[in-house]
This record gives sequence, structure tokens and C-alpha cells, in this order.
Amino acid sequence: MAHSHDDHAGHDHVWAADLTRNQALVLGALAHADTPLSAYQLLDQLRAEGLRAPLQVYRALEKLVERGLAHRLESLNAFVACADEHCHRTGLIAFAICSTCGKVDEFADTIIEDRLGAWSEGQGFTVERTTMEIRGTCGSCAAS
Amino acid sequence: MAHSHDDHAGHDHVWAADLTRNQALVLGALAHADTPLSAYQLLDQLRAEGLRAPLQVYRALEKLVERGLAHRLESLNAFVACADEHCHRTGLIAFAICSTCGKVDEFADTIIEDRLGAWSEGQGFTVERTTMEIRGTCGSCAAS
DNA sequence: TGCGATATGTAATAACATAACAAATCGCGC
DNA sequence: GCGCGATTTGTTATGTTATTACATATCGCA
Repeated sequence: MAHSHDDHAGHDHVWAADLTRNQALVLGALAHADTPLSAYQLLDQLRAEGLRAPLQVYRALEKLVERGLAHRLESLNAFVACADEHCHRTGLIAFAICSTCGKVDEFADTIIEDRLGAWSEGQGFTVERTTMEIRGTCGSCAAS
Repeated sequence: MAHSHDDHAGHDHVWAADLTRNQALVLGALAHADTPLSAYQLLDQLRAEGLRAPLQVYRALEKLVERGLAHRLESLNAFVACADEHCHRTGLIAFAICSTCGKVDEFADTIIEDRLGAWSEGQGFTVERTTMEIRGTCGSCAAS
């Protein structure tokens, strides 16, 4: 179900895409969070909207991740909304996760992508997806 | 407790390190497996040796991973023994995981490491550890 | 209208991981 | 060898994350 929002234009066409109600609820919750949320945290937040079972959340997440609108952070078992810039990127995305404040920075690096591509080609390995997560302390937290 | 072993020389100094019984059992099981094993799979395999509770396995794994003798694959919630070559590497290690046969290839790439280092420095982000896992189909499986 | 594909709801259960506490063992100075 | 702190172990219980199975509803479209 399409929903109103106040994001800037770059996001609109994405939000307008035909998300189902549950998908929109989950993506909305992720977009308003400033740290990753686990499926069960999402469920708790969305009980007020009528969600009752983990599966409702997992199913929504599955579609959102599939479409690149959300990402799963494997090292956290949690999810984030995709940052605007990369919404339509097909390539590799890396995440820097601050252990102190929990915030996540999403970035892309074509050289890394190329290196992985080269390795894969050399090995005859066909890449389906890549997980790249760095854990540590972000600049602001280090400053404090 | 130190334990006797019959492994070949290249491995010995590592195995000879003072592993406790549980650690040695877990590392042994991982070393003999040709795919990653989950903590519960390890537990099942090691019940014959007297292990009874998940925590016994998790504790052993924690130490092994800490010492770089085993690695946790975040995208699988499973563990592998470290491949010989990198046992003493301090740097970033990447894993290529075949979705078909389950085998895992471990490799290092200093350029990727440098790129991540550069990004981190630019952001003031202090890296503690990095997860890098590529999922796909390995050469032999693609050939079949 | 009817039909296949997709999405939903619900309950039950599987799989992964940790907390809390007691007991045993190890390393080591004496 | 004795004692003591640090580490490892054993055990129970519980918490967290994810999926299976099945019934129902809705959507897109001929």
C-alpha cells in the first residue's frame, strides 16, 4: 500500500513502488530507525499496526531485501533500510557498523568489487551475493 | 590439557598449542569436516566424546576463533577450521562459500584490505574486525 | 466469473545462542 | 606438596532468531 511520506524526491519513486501493507510497515519502521532492527524488534514495533507473528515480518523483509530496499546485516542478524544513494546499485555494498552507537554506514567501492570479481573469475566461482561488514568504532564515538 | 596427536608437521605447532580437551575436540571435528559446521552439528558429533551442552561447544569455539584457529561464517551461522596458510595472518580474510556443495574457500587480498583501511581512515572509523563472505557457485559445481 | 499467482494469518516448532551458578582443574609462588 | 587465584568445565534453564505447515484471502487478468 502506498503511503505518504516526507522524504526527498530521490526516494519517492521507490516508496511509491507497489509495496504491500506489511512491506510498507516494515520498511517504514526501518527507515525511521537510526540503527539496525532485528525481525523481532520490528515485530514489537509493529504490533500496534496489527502484526502478530514473526513470519509476517520475515516475509516482508525477504521481499524488501530482494528488491534492494533493505539490507540484512549478517553479523548482527538485523536489518536496515537501504541508504538513498545506493538504492539502485546492483553492485557490492559494504557496511561499517559502530559497536558503540550501533549506527551503520553504507558504502560502495568499485575497486574492492573489481578485486573480488577478479578472484572469482580466476577461480571459476560465480558470485551470487556478497556480504561485507566491518565492525568497530565510528568517528563520533571515538571522539567522545 | 595438552593432548597427543598424529597430524602432519605443518599443523603440529598449532595443534600443539595448549588447547583444552573441548577445544581440541571441536577443532578436530572442524578440521575433518569438508564443509562448515554449526555449533549444534558439532555438539551432535561430539556427544560420543562426552559433550552434552551447547555451551561447551560455544565456549570452545569462542577461544578457537579468538586465536584464529577457527572462523565463524556469519552468513551461515557456522564455523570452519582455519586453512593452514593464514593461521597466523592478522589481516582480513575473505570466504567464498559454494551454495551447491557447501565448501568454503578462504583467501586474503591485501588490496581490499588497503581499500577498507583507506575508507576507515577517511571516516575516522576504527576497525575491530571484518566479515567478508561471497556466496555463489564454485568452479567444480558449475562444471557439473 | 473463474483461475493461477501472490500475499496473509496463525500455530507450532526448529535452530542458534547466552545467563547464571556450582564444581573441577591448572599454573604457580611458596 | 600446599594454597590460592584464574581459567575451564558441567549443567540447567532460558532467550533469541528463523522456518515449516497449512488454511484463507486478495490480486491480476483472461
